[in-house]
Amino acid sequence: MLISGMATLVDEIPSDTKERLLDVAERLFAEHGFDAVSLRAITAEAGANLAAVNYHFGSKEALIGAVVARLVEPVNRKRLELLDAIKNDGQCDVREIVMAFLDPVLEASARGAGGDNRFFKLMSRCMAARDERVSKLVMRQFPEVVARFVEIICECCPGLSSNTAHLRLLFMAGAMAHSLFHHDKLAIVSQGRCTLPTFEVLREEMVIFLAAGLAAQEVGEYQQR
Amino acid sequence: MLISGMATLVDEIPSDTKERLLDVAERLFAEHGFDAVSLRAITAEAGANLAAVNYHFGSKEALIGAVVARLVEPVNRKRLELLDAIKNDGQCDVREIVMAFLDPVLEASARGAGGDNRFFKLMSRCMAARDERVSKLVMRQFPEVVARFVEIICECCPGLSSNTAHLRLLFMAGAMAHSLFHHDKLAIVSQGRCTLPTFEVLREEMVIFLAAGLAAQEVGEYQQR
DNA sequence: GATCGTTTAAAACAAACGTTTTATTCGAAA
DNA sequence: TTTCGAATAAAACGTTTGTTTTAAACGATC
Repeated sequence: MLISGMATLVDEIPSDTKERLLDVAERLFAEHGFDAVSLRAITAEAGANLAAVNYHFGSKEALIGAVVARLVEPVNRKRLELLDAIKNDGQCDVREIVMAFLDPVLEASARGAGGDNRFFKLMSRCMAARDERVSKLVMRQFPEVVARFVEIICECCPGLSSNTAHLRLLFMAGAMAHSLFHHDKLAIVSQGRCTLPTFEVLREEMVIFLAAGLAAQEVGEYQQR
Repeated sequence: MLISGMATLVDEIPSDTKERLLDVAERLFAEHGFDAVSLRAITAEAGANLAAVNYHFGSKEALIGAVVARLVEPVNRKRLELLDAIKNDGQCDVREIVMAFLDPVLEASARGAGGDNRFFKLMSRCMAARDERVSKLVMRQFPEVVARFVEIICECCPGLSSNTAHLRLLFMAGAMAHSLFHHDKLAIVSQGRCTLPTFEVLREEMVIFLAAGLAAQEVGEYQQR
């Protein structure tokens, strides 16, 4: 039997079943949510036995953690790389900040099975998960990204306080997550009056909107702190 | 026994138990999600019997629908009222559009048990619900609001296409929902480097950010359609 | 070729869920 | 007082869930 303490060892031994479980779980979790997807559904679709999840990961929650980590880590790494590239340029364009935050997500989603935006879907589901340990787990992967983006936002937008930069980063993340998650529902709420955007259009419109928001001028009390 | 066809009749007969169930369910659903809250938890906290939910509402899903309708309807009505007030003014300030969308939510949340932002929490949970009927149910309450806001956004921002106005409304809703849902998590991801904003600060910062985004200038292909 | 650790397979477990059924209580109308 | 329908109470039902247990198959090492 395998205990959790051996997780680091197991990671070094690739298992086809393990990867298939991760792939299927990632897709099903993003699309239907953690609670809606049973281990039976995952193992059946992955062609594995029901007990395989508990054998390879220890528990359903641990599987969730593995799925999230595998998806978030490369995205956040790429974000920081893009941020470094901006710094080396010397110039400072707000649009580039927005793209540095957004593009790695779009790239990761496109790499998966066809633009289903698993990243933000999984992020949203994590943040709203019934088990707080899941949300804690994902939030532990963001401090560095947050700090770096706040830093560059403050550099790029003179006069902006750190507090306000944090909030605007929150607004930006929310706008992205929500619109990439629910943009297909525009057809219903607009009653067909809105042309459904392609991902390129959605990206371009987002950059324009968010860059303007990030760079907005203000004079408020909160700003002074 | 009570069948669903008698629902309209029952609505006219106020029942303390029924209202208590709605109150408790609204709070618990918003805080923990639909799946995480059992009927046993709701009825226990409401001081009612387990069977009371199925007796008064027919099913758990019907209870969810009742909770959502009771919360969304007055908010959307207030939004349209504020929009009418703007129109009568004759002037057109983007900030007022943002506030017309946001303030009724804050007001409703404040009216409840202390600024827990049930509205956007419940909205988010509905849009991501495992049962599609729940998301369909809530989206059926938004076409009028969407149409009216798109209309006034187009009036207020000359040169903006209907398509882009729809998208910017989506961005705005996402930024609001996300930040009102998760603003308390800023303490963790910022590692204490961010002063947690009060609701008034959050509101003011949101208005500045979103007004700038809504009014942003652009020249894109999507714009021409 | 036997052996041992790793992996898969199949079955069973206990717990929690939404729902239904059956009894009981209560209050107003006849 | 009697009666009848609405409301509450209590118990049970059938499913589904994550997890555990037990058994079998596989694969490299000695």
